[in-house]
Amino acid sequence: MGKNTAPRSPRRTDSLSRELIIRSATELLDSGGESALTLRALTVRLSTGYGAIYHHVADKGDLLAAAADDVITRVLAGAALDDDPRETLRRLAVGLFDAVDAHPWVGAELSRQPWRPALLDFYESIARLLNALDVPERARFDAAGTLTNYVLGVAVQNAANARYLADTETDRASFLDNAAAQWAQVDPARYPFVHASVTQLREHDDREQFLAGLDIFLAGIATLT
Amino acid sequence: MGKNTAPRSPRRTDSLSRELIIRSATELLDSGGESALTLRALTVRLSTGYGAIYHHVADKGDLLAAAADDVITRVLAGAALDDDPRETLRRLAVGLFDAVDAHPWVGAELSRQPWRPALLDFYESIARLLNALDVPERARFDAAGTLTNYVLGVAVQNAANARYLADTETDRASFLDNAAAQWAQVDPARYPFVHASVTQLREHDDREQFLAGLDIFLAGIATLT
DNA sequence: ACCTGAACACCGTTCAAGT
DNA sequence: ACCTGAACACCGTTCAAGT
Repeated sequence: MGKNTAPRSPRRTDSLSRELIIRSATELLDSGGESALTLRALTVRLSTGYGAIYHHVADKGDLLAAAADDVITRVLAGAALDDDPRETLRRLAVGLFDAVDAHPWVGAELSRQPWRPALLDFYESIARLLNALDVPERARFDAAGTLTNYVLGVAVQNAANARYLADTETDRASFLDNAAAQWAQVDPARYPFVHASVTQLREHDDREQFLAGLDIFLAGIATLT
Repeated sequence: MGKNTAPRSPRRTDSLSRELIIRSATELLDSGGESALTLRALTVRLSTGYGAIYHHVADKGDLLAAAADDVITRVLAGAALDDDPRETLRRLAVGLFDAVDAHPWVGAELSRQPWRPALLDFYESIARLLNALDVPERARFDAAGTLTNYVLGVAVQNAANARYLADTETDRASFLDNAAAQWAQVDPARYPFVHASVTQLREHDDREQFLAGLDIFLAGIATLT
């Protein structure tokens, strides 16, 4: 009964919980991508059995969704505010973009289930900022929906690129060189515009193009008054 | 040696080919969704062995990509033209949207590999139409990229919804009712805009909102001149 | 060259049995 | 109530062997 008579084993002594499982899953996903999250790997990491995990979590889909919710909630809670609603909106959008870029598996999960409760805050913020930008009420639903769709859609696609790059272990520069080389090879007579875009393709920055697109949408929304 | 002495067996007599395999895969995907495409199911349908398939196709990813390319190529080839570039652009965009809606697995594949050669024609058309709309050359790359991202992004997300609805066997109406009920339950003080959007959420049409977003984008583009 | 299909190395999930 | 881990029903992929 005396405390510390035996040396503490390095093994985790606190009991299993849903939170702990989700945190471990997130760590596996962040370090090794989607394929790193297997139930087997989880049991090893948590030194437990399959049933213990299934006791706290419905199935693998539940686990992935909960992990993605966590990431999204965290990034939205930390989004910086600004006096200028336009600037706040840009920061919010780029915050989500960066988070999905840093955790590409979140992008895959978002494309599996585009509407998660964690995104309610995002939609609410967008709508509020559009209101501050004097978007008339009649147009707000479509404008907020479109903006949300744009941000999520591009973030998800960008994450797909990030996953692809991580999988093939090629860096972004050579990937773009490769793509540009392919674009350069197409028939200039049939694809004049593709051909003309080769240089920009090689030099462009996805994040900046994302922001450029956001500005186009905001300019379009400004005409809705 | 006489012809037709024995009755033709119902079994396929022509030899296996990559095209035939891809066509069969597409049929499996269209009728049963992504989970219906297994190598096992393919061998049964083609009454052949695993090795025969792997002789014509690198792996399952290759197969999925080729099947998706086929669908995209087909829809782009059949896209209707119009004298008005704005109208042509809308038809092109909605054509891709509808195709991905009809074949949701194409959406999943697009979100796995956002840039496929089959989309070169799409990008080229977009860029040409933006040129016809007097978008200055300097802005064209970002504008065409953003538009492509928007169309693909929303189509992919919409396909995710379609897959979700198909999986859970709930219809769209009750799905939206359910979502609207959830939105209605959120704290109106904390989420005033979400709360105010409940009715529109229940009544909105994804395809029309997609087009509304497209028009917002086009209005934004017009300010770039 | 093209095909066969048993075998392999994985998955996610279940469940009788333990504490 | 919570956990264990062998067992099950699947996957995609390989490969020695056939024609």
